[in-house]
Amino acid sequence: MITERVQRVVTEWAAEEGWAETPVCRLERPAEEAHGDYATAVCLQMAKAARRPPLVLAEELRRHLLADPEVARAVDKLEIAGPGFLNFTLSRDAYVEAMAEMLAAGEDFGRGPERAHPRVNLEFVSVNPNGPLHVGHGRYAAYGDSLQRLLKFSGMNVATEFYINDYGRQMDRFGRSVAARYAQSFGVDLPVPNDGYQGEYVKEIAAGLRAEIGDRYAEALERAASRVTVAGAPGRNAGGARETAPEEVLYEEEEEETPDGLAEWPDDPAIKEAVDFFRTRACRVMLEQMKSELEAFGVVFDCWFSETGLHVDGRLERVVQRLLDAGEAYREGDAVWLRTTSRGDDKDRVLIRRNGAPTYFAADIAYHESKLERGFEHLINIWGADHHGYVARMKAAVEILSGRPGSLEIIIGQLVNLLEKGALRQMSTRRGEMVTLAELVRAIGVDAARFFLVSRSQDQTLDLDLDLARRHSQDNPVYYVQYAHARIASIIRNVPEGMEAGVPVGAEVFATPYEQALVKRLESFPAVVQDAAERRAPHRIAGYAQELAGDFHVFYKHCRVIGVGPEEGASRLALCLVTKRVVARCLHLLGVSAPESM
RNA sequence: GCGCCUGUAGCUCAGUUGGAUAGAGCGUUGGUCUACGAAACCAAAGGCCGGAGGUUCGAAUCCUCUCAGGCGCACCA
Repeated sequence: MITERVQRVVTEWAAEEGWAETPVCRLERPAEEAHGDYATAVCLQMAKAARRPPLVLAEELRRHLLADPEVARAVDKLEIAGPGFLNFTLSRDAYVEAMAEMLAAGEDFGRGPERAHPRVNLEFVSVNPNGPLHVGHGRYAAYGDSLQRLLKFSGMNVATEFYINDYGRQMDRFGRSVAARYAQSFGVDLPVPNDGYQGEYVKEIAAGLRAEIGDRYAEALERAASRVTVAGAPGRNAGGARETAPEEVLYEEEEEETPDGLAEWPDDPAIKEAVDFFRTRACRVMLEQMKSELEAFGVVFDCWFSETGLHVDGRLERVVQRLLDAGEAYREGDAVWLRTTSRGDDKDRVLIRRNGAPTYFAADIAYHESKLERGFEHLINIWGADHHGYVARMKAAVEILSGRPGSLEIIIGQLVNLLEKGALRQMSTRRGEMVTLAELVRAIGVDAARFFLVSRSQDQTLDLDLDLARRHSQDNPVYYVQYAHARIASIIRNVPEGMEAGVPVGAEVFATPYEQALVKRLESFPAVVQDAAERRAPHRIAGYAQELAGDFHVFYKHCRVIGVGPEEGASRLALCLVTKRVVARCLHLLGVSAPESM
């Protein structure tokens, strides 16, 4: 196509002139119609290095371009404008050729060349399985999944992964919360811990487990209840299963005295067993729920990786030993530290605490070691903005493990704020304050939800007002795009026998600006894909899809496909076919359906 | 205090490896269905791109300062 051809001419010219650097010649769509179909500022950009005025360069480049037979054929006018722009006006041949190419490319139009290496691992969502997914998680699910689809379509070799944070204090709190609700269902006065999980779903899980095991742990927990020290803390209601006011829960307190949060429950083997049971089983329940919710949301992971496994199978110990042996880690003050400062971190980080317990960081290192051992050469993690303080140490750690800088890429996504009657509120699983992903999907559907969540740059914090979203769901731009697809499908259904798509050369082919605009938009699709993939920016696909749909709707308004001359009809049908494919592709990349009718 | 992200139309947001007169959707006002789907199209109104300096042919985009909001700066996860 013309863009590549122009670049080749510029490259040859640069070689001829003996310039050290080959200028990159980008053809842009000028805002102003009078500036032609494409424009480039390359002469302005290289004027300084070439030490010649831009207008002189433009004159020369123009001559070189017109001397190239392919460019000459594709261009009707090639004008020098302003301080040194080159403006291209395409010939009819250029449209015909571009269209023929796109039509021939079929379903694969826009797909990048397949690359087996590097093997890429993309990790996202990765939450504690101790509560339902809320829309914040949904945002990362939508973003991560679309990114995965986009990277694959651009040619990369990608596998996706969900790291299950099923180990540690949060999970113990969760287990005790479920145990407490279970006990309460027997009338036992065992309160949900101060720092436990208050959401309604905890009761439901407890009820589910009770249905399965009956009163197996009721007695042990009753014993626990009788020995729990109450100390006037909030959240302890006599009379069992009553809701605790979330805002009274003070989870900042007592962090010092009871660092593992478990001390307020007596140390009794039977109680411990009960808590273990509830933790493990509740975790499994949540995990299954997440899996099916994500699947319903169109998000499927290649691998679910359990943190607990790292502790159980000894990998964690091994990697710490390995780091010690390599001299990357050291002991100091009864703790084991990783020398992350050697790779740009602010300070060294603890792997094994003074009390012998490994940090979350150590487990994460073991996890990333596993990724590397499984043959992934490039690791991408998507994290929420609340974890960005963790980036430097993790990058340092992976660099130490792999011996290669840059092998871990971390994408920070901004958070989702919950908006209620104009008031802002941070979501919290522990307090049970959230809009769940399932609620959002129920309110506006998967297509609108995914489009909404992925249309914004991941760098942008997102305010979500569920009422507003529900009220405006009919205005969701996703329908604008889908409508274009359905409209084309309808045209195709009406195509009479014997009429076929094709790109004949003739005076009436691509004669209107509406057709030309559509061809140009379609032609840019491969570049949009590559650009969006490189920038990890699936929202650009959403933007492109809306522009493309817009071009199509305008075209539709002005140009009939059926019932016109044979050449006009064939070329317009071709335009419809390719547009339909590209719209469908965009929607698919966003995890949104492309309906034949709606 | 230090670091990261963000400030663009009334609202929600695109556009940021420097390009010509800054865009879209929603909302507002007014128009368009006797041929393929009006979930559409057309037109109007709406902006000191947070502010101030700087870099240069040219800045929403790059640099410095500044104001405002969000998020971080653990032997928590």
